[in-house]
Amino acid sequence: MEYNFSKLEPKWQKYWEENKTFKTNDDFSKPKYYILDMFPYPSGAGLHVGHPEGYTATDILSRYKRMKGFNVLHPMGYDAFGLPAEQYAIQTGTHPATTTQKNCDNFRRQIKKIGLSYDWDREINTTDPKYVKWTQWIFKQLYNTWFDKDLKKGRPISELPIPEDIKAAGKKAVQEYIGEKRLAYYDNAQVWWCDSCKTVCANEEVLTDGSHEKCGHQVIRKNLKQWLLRIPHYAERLLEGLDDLDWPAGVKDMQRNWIGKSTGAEVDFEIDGLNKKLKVYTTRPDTLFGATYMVIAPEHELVNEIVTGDKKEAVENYIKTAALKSDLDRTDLAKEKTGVFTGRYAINPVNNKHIPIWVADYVLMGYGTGAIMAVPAHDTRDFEFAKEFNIPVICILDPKEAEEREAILSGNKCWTEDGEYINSASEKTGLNINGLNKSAGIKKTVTWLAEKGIGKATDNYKLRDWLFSRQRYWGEPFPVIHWEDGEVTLVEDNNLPLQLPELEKYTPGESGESPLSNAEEWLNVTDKNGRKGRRETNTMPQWAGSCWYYLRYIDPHNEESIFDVEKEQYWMPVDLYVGGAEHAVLHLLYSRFWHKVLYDLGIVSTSEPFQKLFNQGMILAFAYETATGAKVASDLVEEREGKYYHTETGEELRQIVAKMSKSLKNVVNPDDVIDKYGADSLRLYEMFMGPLDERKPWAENGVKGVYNFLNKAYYFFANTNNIVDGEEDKETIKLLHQTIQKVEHDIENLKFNTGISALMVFNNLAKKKGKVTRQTAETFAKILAPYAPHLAEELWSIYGNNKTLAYEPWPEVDESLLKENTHQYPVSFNGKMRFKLELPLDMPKDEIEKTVLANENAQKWIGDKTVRKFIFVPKKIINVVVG
RNA sequence: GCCCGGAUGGCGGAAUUGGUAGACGCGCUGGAUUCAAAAUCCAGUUCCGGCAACGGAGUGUGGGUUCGAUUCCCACUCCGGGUACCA
Repeated sequence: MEYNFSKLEPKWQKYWEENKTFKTNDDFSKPKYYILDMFPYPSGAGLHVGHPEGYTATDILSRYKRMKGFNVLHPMGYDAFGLPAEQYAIQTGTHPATTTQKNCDNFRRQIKKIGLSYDWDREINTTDPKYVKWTQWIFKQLYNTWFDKDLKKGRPISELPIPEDIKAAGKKAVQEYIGEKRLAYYDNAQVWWCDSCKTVCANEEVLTDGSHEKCGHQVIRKNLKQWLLRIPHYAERLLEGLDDLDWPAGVKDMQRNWIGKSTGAEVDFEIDGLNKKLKVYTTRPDTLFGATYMVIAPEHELVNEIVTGDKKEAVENYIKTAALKSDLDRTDLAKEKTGVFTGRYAINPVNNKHIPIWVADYVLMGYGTGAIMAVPAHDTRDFEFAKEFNIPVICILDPKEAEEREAILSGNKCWTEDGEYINSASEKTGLNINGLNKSAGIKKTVTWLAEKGIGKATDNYKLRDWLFSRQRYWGEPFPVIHWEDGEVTLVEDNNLPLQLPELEKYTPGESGESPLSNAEEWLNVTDKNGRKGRRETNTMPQWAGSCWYYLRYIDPHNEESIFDVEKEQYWMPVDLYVGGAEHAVLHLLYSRFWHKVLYDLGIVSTSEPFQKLFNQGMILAFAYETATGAKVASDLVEEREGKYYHTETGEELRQIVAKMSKSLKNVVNPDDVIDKYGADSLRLYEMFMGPLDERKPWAENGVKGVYNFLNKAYYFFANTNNIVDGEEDKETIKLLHQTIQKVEHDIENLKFNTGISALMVFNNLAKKKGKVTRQTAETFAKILAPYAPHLAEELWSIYGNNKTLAYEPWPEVDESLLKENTHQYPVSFNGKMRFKLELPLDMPKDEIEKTVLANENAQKWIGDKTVRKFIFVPKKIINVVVG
């Protein structure tokens, strides 16, 4: 009776498929549970061992919830637009759809081999025209929505009030006005361009080192006409919404940081000799008295007016140089501060002092107002700049006990912490905040500014408009036509989806033309009046399809609408969403934004899409490096007595943990693992490796470990000679119920590693006992089922059941069996455990004390010392303090 | 720099609200089985000393609170992730 997984597993996979065991019905009478995986990009390389990690976790929970009586929605699909298929098309001429189809088929085959309980009738694919139709439809909703700042919500563009003066200016002005309000708009934008991918990319896709997230090449700035989405309108809503979500704190933090809210004030400065005001944004209006100069960004619109005659040349040169610099150079912190004086002065409103206006590239046009007031005494950047250019430094916060107080007070050192205000009063203007603390100082100054009409409290966000178009072929076409008279119209709903044209060549243009501009026939359109137009040639980014896929699973075949209203109300929100942390600010922020727009429009019923989020940790691999840190491919490493050596040079190597990579030859393919050990072993090992949310290295010996467990479990539980009738042994039934409880608790908390350990412990005991009752065996099969479903189904059928155990009720824990009458107490002396003593749980404390102190073992530890204290914690510990 | 996370045997990792550190698995050691090996089974396995009983040390480092700290507090080191002239 051998554990023949290679026969047993396909048998049950076939059974599940033929019986549609995991087909989800929209039975609204049952409690629902929507459990979602981040769907994969079907790459040509096939599944990586990282995929089954999250997928197994959600599968265990799905199977468990079904047994608990829930109606479970657990679907799978493919995020199939993307560059690799297109690049392959450029090289070989194969249509990306063909490559994509092939890869999806391979992914499906691999996923099915793991025995995951998806409802395959709900499979979706973002490249499917039936899906694209609704992605384009959502784009149209975004285009036709404006954000009402008073109501703090998106509203249909038809409800946008048009000011009278705009109306009076004519149709074109009205169209322009509306265009400025739409959540999706087409305009010139300073964008990130990847010269390797020949496409633009979003801020979120540019890594810290200025490289493109997809390919690693440095991105550059370009000015191109692009589609953008006004996600900053939703900044506050996206921020507030985080509070009620059951998400990892780290991901919430990352989103908060990315949104980057800061609270401060806008202040208008008069410009000496110019009838204009210079508006700055500051988080510290209370430090106005310390403002000794101002800085405007080189791109600031007032630069040319501010600069005085004799400084014109110097300023122009500086602006030119700044424009040539790459953004990476400009934002390099190590760089020395540069800047030029404009020759003009602003008037500090709190004390009427004239302060010089400088142009410097450390002030960015994209944040705040592109102009700052500089307070060198209390801002390190301003201090650096002031020292470089000999600008006065006025200390306005007394550092009190600080070591270098004198240096700070005299303006020779920067002080960025709090203190009491000094030098912060002016008889001319009547403002005095001396002696106040920070919050009072801010409050008083802002009130004063507001009363004078020269400033007001404002919030600022780092979040920028989302660049939403790409110069690629393999993406959703925008349902947009640009007409020769300048009008822009959208493709009618009944003409959606707007499908991609067939192309001979997929190569993008050198300077940012999409490959679609080659599709003459598709491109040019004429309306019924003979007016000519061109279709939009950009396509949507890959994020578009993944922004809303969780909604389509609810009703994937609906051709009439995006989904059925009742079904959406039943299934949403997603109860648990599992995936990698790399999407913390990309997909997860974009999705939330779209969802909130759809919510405002009354299309979805929840304000947030994903109630609970869980990030699985990355699966790494052991790798080897020489003493100098050079990496060595795994096939050149041999192990001798626990040490590692280079097979060619004989050099001793160090074992490290690193990402799996082709070059290190340590990539693990799930297919190989399944062939060798079976799907249940793969599932079990990935869950047994360690906590789901931590990164951990793959070790094949670990797979052998769980394989041994399954082998032993099969050997014992599949042997009907070991399964008897009658009453269960006391120790066995007690452990069984402890195990049910532990496994249940651990599944609910996604702590699968310890749940598996509990199953192993029970298996070890059963084997030792040699016999269990049929009821025990069936219970064991049930609690094993979420983890190792193939083996569990096999055992279940061996016990004579002729239908799947997928919907068998989860075993109830019999609390009475878990009750203890005695407890084995560890007895400690001065905190050090010395011996154990079994005592009744109902024994009163004083009697326990007597019993313990009278104990022979205890006497040895007390000796001639005095018992100072006796600590007794019921069901925990006894500690005797002697001395 | 700032924000988050982590550090426990030879290895992956366990340890409800502070209460027996090292569950479970791997590896290793010894034994059984075998002509032999693999597989399997049994026993042992934190380190140091000891045949053992047992004793001492021990959860990155240094300090603190406590009868008692892997767990709480303070200061640091190292590793991972995010982010950065954001005013």
